[in-house]
Amino acid sequence: MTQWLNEQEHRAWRALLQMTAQLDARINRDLQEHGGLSKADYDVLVPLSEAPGGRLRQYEIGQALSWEQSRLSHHLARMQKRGLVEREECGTDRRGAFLLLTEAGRCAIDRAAPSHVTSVRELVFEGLTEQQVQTLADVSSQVLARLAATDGRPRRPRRTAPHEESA
Amino acid sequence: MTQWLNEQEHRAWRALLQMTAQLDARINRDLQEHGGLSKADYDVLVPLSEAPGGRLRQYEIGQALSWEQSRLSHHLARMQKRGLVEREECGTDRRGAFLLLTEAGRCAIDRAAPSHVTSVRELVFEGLTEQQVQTLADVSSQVLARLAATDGRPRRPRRTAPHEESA
DNA sequence: CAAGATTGATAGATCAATCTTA
DNA sequence: TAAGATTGATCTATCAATCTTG
Repeated sequence: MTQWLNEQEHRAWRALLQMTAQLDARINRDLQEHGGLSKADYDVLVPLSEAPGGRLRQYEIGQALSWEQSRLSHHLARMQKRGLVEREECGTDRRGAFLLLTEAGRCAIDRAAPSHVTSVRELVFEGLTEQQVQTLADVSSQVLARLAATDGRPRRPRRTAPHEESA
Repeated sequence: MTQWLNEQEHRAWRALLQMTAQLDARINRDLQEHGGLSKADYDVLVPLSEAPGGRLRQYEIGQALSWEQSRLSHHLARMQKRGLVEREECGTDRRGAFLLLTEAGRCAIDRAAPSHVTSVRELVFEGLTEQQVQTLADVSSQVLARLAATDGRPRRPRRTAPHEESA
């Protein structure tokens, strides 16, 4: 028999889900309006702009963002077409590829960052106590640890077609 | 000039983003494997299964989930094709439509809910103190309030094509 | 074989435009 | 006109399969 969430946990869970969904939507909209970037674009550009020479191996970005390879590959192809990044062959490991920040990409992230950070500060952190911020960090780290601990858990093989099962 | 996040805020923000992204992915995977539902399907089925007669106006679900009409409409069309819900005309307001839970839909949510709730409890709430849970709820509510307060904010008209701007 | 990465198909999300009725 | 809802186009995410090289 299932142990359900208690009243307090249920409220907290609903509020957290609502908050993250609406916050994500707002952040995406703000970034789009202020610089023509999606949150995903921004997430790619940040580590790239912080890397020496604006150059990173693709898999490093993938790991940093917890993205699948395929998602990363498709997304970078779109960003490349828009001129935000470039790809370059890797000399030491010829399977791999470097990702390069272009001038336009540097421009875009520099222009988007200030209003993004301001928005996050005003929406999220401005009203919080240090205690609350610390709890946010602690709880998130705890949950991340549990996710990691149960990651390679027994995955039953999928017996149905992708994106549509009925039983 | 921009006021950036301090060290603690930055850590908390990164952790929160990572946590919600990975948690969402895990929840989606679990629901898919245990019952062939996506989180979006689940979110639609929950209020519907709690409504008297398994019948709700579409816009009520849309408001509860903060979904756009178009997203809801597309998603319900897919769920209807899979036999999880049905649509019915509304007598008193002939613009509108009722959404009905089918037997298969009831079945799916009843089967998915226990393992979903167990998963959420184990991943999120089991290690948290009452204090921490309360802080989660408080912070989420606060942020939601600020999102609502700045919702109708000045939106500059979009001067570029959808999904691709470069300046 | 495993790791880094790409591709094609399909499901899902977003925007703009439209339709009908209050 | 505005509210409830639908549609088509386009962008994004996910899965499975593939390719190349360590």
